Amino acid sequence: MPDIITLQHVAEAAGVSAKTVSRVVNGDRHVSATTRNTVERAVARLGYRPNLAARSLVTARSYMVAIISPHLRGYYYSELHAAALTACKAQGYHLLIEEFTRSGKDDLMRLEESLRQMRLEGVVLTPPLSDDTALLDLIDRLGLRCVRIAPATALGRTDAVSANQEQGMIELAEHFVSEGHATFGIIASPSAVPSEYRHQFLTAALVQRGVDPDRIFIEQLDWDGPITRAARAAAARFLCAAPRPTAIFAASDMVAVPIIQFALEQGLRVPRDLSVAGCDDIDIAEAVWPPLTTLHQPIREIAHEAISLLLAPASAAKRHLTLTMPLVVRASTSAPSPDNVNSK
Amino acid sequence: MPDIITLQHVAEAAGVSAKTVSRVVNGDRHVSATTRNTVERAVARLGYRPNLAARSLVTARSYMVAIISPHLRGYYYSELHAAALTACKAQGYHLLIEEFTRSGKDDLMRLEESLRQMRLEGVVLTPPLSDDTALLDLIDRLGLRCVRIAPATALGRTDAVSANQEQGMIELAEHFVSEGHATFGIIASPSAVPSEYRHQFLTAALVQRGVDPDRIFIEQLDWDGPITRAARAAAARFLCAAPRPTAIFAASDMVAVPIIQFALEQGLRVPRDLSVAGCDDIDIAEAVWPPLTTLHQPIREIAHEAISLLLAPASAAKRHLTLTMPLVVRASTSAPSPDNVNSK
DNA sequence: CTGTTAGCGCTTTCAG
DNA sequence: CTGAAAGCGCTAACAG
Repeated sequence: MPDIITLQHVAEAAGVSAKTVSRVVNGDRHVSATTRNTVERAVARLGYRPNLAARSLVTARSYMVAIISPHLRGYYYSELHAAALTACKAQGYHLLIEEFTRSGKDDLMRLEESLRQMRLEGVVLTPPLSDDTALLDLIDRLGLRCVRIAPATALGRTDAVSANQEQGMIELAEHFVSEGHATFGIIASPSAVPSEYRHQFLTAALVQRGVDPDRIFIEQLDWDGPITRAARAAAARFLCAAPRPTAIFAASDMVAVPIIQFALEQGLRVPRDLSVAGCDDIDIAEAVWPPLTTLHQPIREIAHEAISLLLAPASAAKRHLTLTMPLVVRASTSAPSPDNVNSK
Repeated sequence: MPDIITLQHVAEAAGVSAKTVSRVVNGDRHVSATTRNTVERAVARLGYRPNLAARSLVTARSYMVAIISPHLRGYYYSELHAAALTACKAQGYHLLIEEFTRSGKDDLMRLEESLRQMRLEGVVLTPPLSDDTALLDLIDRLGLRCVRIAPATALGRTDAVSANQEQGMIELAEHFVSEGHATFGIIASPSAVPSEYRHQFLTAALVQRGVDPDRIFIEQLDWDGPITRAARAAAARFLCAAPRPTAIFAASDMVAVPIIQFALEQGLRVPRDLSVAGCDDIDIAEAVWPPLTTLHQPIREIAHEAISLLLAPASAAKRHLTLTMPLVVRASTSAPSPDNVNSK
């Protein structure tokens, strides 16, 4: 038995032509049941597997798509990649995971090289790459299909999938206001995944529910150092504000956790003296103390829908799918204690 | 300009044969400097990129390797995959990430199909798959090169890379003992990543340093539910023990975090009343409160070395690389408070 | 319903 | 140092 079994071998074993074997293997219906049976048995007996390279060469199809992200690590991206991988496999596709950081001029060229070599059939872009115009141009130039996750600009340019940040922020605002909070700290995280508009949505939702805009403090996260330190610094600034916020929205869980830590160190009780809500619902959110109230990102669903859109027949009209972000209330938020409400 | 640029087009543009272009592209040195120059310019001008499928077809090489893991999600695996991806890219290889869970009979067959289709050049196995005999047999049968991460059995069968669990546990034991702890709780996590021997190493190291074996309590983690609940249950059992442990080793950070949470809820001070150490050094370890003392898993280095071993020329003698696990002392461990040391 | 012919883009002989 | 011919394993087009 030869080391590598080709269509030819199967054809000989089954006493038919190579093309017929090809038909059977590819599920072409124009084959008689008996022939199909013979061939299938030969395939099974010989352990034949089609050579993807050969098939790809002649069909000019690769059965590969890529997902391009600025990072490979971190909860958000690794969940996204894992889910995309699963979705691709289910459809018989392979997924290439590409890292793309905009540091030098030739990054784009290297990416182009990689994309063209693989003869990809489509790409998924993750935020904030979804809004990288040069990248979108490249993809257009290569004639690649594209689905963007959480794009903020040029919404009609490609198919897209987003979580509904605005709805999430409204839910959170309702939660805070109904608990009786009146003074807020919001961390705005410009380059955060996946949206820079969260704090605007939240502010708007809060004001719309009667919160005094002067009692909403916004702090920018300093991305130049470790995120833990940046979060603590922002928390420190909130705690100096007058009146002091009784509720903080932290832009992400990775920011919420060190904020809570900092508050606890300062002798504050969480949530009694300070409620803190995060965003993402990462795996650790329910393991920390107190468990985090947070907005759940439907990451797996997002990835799944993105791949479905990518592999489904294109439609002339661009599709944009929006998924809700459920609020998961745990123990890091509650009504403020009376002393705080009255304070100052 | 044709949509797809082939060697032929470049050859015509440069006025040479296709083979010469091939030589230049592949860095063959038997080409005159002038010819090489002409060709390179034509390549650049036309934006030529070799077609991997064609190349793969004729060379029977795919420039692809796979990493096979039981999960796609979770810190340990996603870090491993990300690092492996980076290492592969640096060497001009592509990485296929495969999920393999042993649930049904035909899982192995499906994996075989996937591996054979892709004409892989090698695979990396992650724990506990590194000890799956049937999987190893399949890989042998397919004639695939293989590097295992943290194997526990059949050590001479393939190349391998491990973190030095024993050295790590010794460091931790020294830390605990030198802080003055005398009573310990150890969580044994049989199916945990990446080693079931940790608790044995730690117990041995502790005893060797004079700890009374009767004062080492070992609890099994119940994997049937959410890990948070299992961890809390184990912690509860420790807190009932007499004498009560003043130091707990938690098998992983994901277990350590809810244990600390539970202890805090019970009114214990951490680390004064109870020191807790984890293992892995996941990203959240320094963001929680108190920051976690933990053994750092050199995941990136492990992945990097595994890929290097896989792509380096095979050697007749199997190689096994062992990387140290540095102890990262943070604030979740300290000397026990006097009341606890004396208690019972 | 089935087989033949041709060729995808590249690299490997083996000659010049 | 360079080129011509052959073919990797598969499928598209056309016959039959």
